[in-house]
Amino acid sequence: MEVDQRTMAATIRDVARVAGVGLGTVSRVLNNSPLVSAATRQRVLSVIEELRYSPSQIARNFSLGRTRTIAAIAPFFTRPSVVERLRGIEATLASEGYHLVVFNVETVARRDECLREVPRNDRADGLLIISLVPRPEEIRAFSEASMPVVLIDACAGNLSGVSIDDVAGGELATNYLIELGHRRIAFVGDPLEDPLTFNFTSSYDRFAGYQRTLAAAGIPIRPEYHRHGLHGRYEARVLTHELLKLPDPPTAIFAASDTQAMGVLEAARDLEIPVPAALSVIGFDDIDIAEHLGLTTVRQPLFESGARAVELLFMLLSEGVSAPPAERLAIDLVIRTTTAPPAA
Amino acid sequence: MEVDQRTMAATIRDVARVAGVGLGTVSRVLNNSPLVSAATRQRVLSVIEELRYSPSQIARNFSLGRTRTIAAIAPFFTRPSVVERLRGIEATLASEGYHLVVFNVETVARRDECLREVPRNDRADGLLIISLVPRPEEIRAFSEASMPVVLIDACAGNLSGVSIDDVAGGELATNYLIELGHRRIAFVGDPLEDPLTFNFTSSYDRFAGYQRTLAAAGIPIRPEYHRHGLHGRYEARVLTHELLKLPDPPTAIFAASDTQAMGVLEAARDLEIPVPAALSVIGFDDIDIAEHLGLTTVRQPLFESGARAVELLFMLLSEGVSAPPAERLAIDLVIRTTTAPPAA
DNA sequence: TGCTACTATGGAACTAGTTCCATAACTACG
DNA sequence: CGTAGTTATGGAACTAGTTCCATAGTAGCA
Repeated sequence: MEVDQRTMAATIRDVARVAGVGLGTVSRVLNNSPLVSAATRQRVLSVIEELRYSPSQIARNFSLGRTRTIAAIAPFFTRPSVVERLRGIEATLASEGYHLVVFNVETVARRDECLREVPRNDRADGLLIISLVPRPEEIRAFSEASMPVVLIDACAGNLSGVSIDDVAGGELATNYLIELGHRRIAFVGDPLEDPLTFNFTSSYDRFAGYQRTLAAAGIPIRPEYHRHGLHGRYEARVLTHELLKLPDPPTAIFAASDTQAMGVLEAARDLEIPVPAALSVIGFDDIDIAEHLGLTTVRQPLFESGARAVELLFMLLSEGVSAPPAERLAIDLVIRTTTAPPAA
Repeated sequence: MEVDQRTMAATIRDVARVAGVGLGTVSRVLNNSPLVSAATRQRVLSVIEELRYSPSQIARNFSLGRTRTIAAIAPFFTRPSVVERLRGIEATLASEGYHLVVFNVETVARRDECLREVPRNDRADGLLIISLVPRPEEIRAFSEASMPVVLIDACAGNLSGVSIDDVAGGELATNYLIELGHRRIAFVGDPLEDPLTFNFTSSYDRFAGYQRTLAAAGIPIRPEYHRHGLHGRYEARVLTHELLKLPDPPTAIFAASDTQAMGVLEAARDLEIPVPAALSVIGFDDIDIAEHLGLTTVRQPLFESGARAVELLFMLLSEGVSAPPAERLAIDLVIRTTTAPPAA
């Protein structure tokens, strides 16, 4: 019986048998070991061709205990900023022959499920977490499962991570508005209690930067100028309506993200308030459409954050390379056409 | 030696030994087989707890020959329409406990590489291909590797797929402009030779619908009104500049996608041509920001296309269910504020 | 009481690779 | 010409699950 069943894919043993060599020799050929003579190598290669043999990746993963796959947990996959980070991740992983498994988180329950299940599944060699802050017990579980983790747009414990200084970003935006001459500056951002549920922190930190800058400039804090709602264009639009109908409405609004800034612009349009003549608007992130909209914003390197996080993860994966500490990427102000000095 | 080394994770054999049962019994407990007595099940479960045992997914995949993972190949991951489809895919896969591996294609070389390598890697149980048309030899390779495939936004051979009627979409958009009274209607879309390289077809088909509708209305085809360039805002902007500087410029422009429609709007803004007073603009897809922009467009169900494709793939994966044929989802016209009758 | 049928259990064989040890064959050198 | 060293090779053992066959135990029933 030297004929294979043709319904089954050939295995390394079939190749060895047909080529008249041992198992190990075929494995050595496949792995480019120098310990194979040229003649034997050639024979094995031609049998591989003949049998249309293709090694089972799944058996290989099992045998090696590695998957060459990285998992990424991302909230709201659809947010342009998250997509751009994922693009950076995918590009860098692909260049190293790694695969990317994506987990989209849109509810708190799913957040918890992903952070619990993904590391204990040994289906990925490493884990990237975008914009979510793991809790101490979750961090403990990562190390118990010895799952290398790198955070993006977040910091926690002594986990490796790539982020920006959101407080400084809030300061940068607010300072610019103050420099333009604004004193009535409002803020539209995510819910303050978010850190307790999803555990996002960026909007929170940007708000802190905003408040700190106002205080430093001697501008009184006006709680009625602080509006927090679910991250989204529509919610920001509603909040902005409230702001603009105040007896003493703001002359400038700092939105915690470009998406929210779009909602602010919509509200201004609804109320026929000209931007920037009667209202300045500044966003955060510099997502792709910000340019189309002419939106002034604080740019952060999104693609690079993903790419760099993968590099850090590869360091963690290579034996002997010590854990790189949390890194901060640079931010800068992009001035476009939604900001101007306040009307006299 | 009844103590484990504590550096190694417990295996099913450790659990069996400590619980004083056989291998098969532990496996049965893990798989909820009814063929285990309540007492034995309890004992095994408590040992699992005690040893903090977690089954190796990778060994499980190997043993079962299934991975509970689906691969998706998508061009330009960053395009909002693709992201929305991926979201539909992920949501539906996650609800069935499947994982999603994403391959982003931004060059022709990578397109070919992905379509060649992904099906032969047995690392996914099925494959979804977005907006790319596989070549006949690629389709043959899928069936040789017996890899179930479902296409999204594409048709090829007798592969299962979810798409829309792009020709009808082109007709819908063009007809609406004609009904408004336009006769000088231009088109901005992807390169015509695209099908030979990347093998996209939607822009091509939408263009065909546009031409057919003009012909049916007795409006002469004017080749100088047809502009094709790489998919992107900037390219569409440049092409539109050319159109608007023609001696006899169009009064309406049909863009093959919302992204390109944004470029058209930018060009009109550059040249201070009011929209829709002096120029009507219609897009395609109805991506998220189309609403913010007030863009009139042809809506296609993006999220649903991903979700439905996963359902078709699950049919292919379940033995005995015959391959569902290519499906067409409904499209409709969304009228907003970038279209109006032409100026008298 | 003996036969049948069914439940519960143990464990060998299997999945398809890699790794490593034993060994054969050949070369180099005293 | 024998011996040490190197190269090439074969194949058992290993990775951690699932599957299935054999078998022990037990209940039901004539």
